Amino acid sequence: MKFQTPRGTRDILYPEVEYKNYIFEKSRELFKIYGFKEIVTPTFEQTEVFTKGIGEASDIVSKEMYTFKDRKGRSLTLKPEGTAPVVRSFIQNKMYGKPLPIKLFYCSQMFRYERPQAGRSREFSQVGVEILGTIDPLADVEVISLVINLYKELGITQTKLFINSMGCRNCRRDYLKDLVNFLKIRSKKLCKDCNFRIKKNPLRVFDCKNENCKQILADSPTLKDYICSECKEHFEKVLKGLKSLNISYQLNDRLVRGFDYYTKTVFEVTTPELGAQDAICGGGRYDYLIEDYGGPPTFAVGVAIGVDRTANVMMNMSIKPFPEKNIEVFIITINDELKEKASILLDKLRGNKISSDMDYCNRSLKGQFRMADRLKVKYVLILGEKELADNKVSLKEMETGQQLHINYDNVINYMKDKINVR
RNA sequence: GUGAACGUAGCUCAGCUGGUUAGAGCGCAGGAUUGUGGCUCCUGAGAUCGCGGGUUCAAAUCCCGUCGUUCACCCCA
Repeated sequence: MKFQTPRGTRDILYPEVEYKNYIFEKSRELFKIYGFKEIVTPTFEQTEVFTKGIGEASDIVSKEMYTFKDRKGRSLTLKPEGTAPVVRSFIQNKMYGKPLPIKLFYCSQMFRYERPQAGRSREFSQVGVEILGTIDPLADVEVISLVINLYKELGITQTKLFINSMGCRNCRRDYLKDLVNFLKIRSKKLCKDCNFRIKKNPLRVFDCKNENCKQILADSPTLKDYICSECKEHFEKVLKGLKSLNISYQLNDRLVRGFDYYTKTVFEVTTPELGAQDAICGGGRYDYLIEDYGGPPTFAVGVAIGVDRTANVMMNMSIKPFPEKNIEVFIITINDELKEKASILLDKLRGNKISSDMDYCNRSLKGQFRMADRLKVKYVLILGEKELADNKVSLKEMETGQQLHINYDNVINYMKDKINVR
């Protein structure tokens, strides 16, 4: 019987895991500088936490969730995104009673039952931030500048920021009415998918890749023209704020994000380093979500950053995360009887924070040296009968090939000096 | 959920239109150097040819199914 990871999941091995850790570390660091506090929400939630906010009609809820029943028959779902759980927690823990805004960040695995593809798997990591309790456009600006700065910090500079305003419920109501009328008149010319979208979620027609549909949609009413004065003013302030921080952006009034909870500002950052799945983060404002979840009316804005995709960008760009750390000392024994002695010495070295290792595969002397070479160690300690008879060990410096005897009792201090000097 | 390509040693691949014991390079282990790595040379280990079924005298090769991978669509990080 051979086991393997379930479809769309994988083992993250060294050195890729180092990229992930690096991104987590840098994100945490930066988020804290911006005044965010970490929150860890459960891996699974009551299914309604997601269905209500993301939208029953959305792709994620309708076909991409890992939903299961527990032994008491409760419907639970592995989290497909981070915002809904944070909102649930905000309300459950009555954070609205604290001085606002509340600034939270998370680093977590997400799960979506999707067809795997480059840059998309069924389990993936996201880091994200949420600012709850303010409608200030500068909060939107902060979130966006935060991700831009994070990418800069990680060495990713070739990014493109797309931004749009989805308006509030008032302006969207009028717009949707006119858009649906526009689409219905042309429904015969539109593709099957688009006709389905008209009923399901008309805004989704703008995602259509069909050239014919694209052409028809070029003349469609745009949300931009329906935006109420309040939303318009808000959006302009966001753009102004971005400009003042020298963040370049591209307006894209076709940008519609996949969660129904978004209002006003929505944005997405893409990179030319990836394939078809080129968005490395996405976010926006969700001013009704908290209220809809039974909390007090609270405005909020947030972003989610794809860690795996970001790691891929770094790898494609040959950006190194942490400097490579090799073992410092490798212990070699002339014969197997000395292995136990080596193990004692090894324990002492490690006790003194000197990273070290030895062979456990009964390799020949030559094999042990090859091993040491492969591990790129600087020093090899050789335990041999000749040396030990005089209470000594041999120390070989691998780069130069130079070898000398040192007192067994002195080994630790000698090695400590050697390594600290470097 | 839709479409396409692919699945042969640890890795990268060869194996033409079915025909004996399935190969190479790299890697791994040992040796040449009876106590010394990186170069070279020699030797060796390692493959139920993804899995199941079918066609055939004969299947890694053809057919069907299945699982998986990859890429794209949908959608999204």
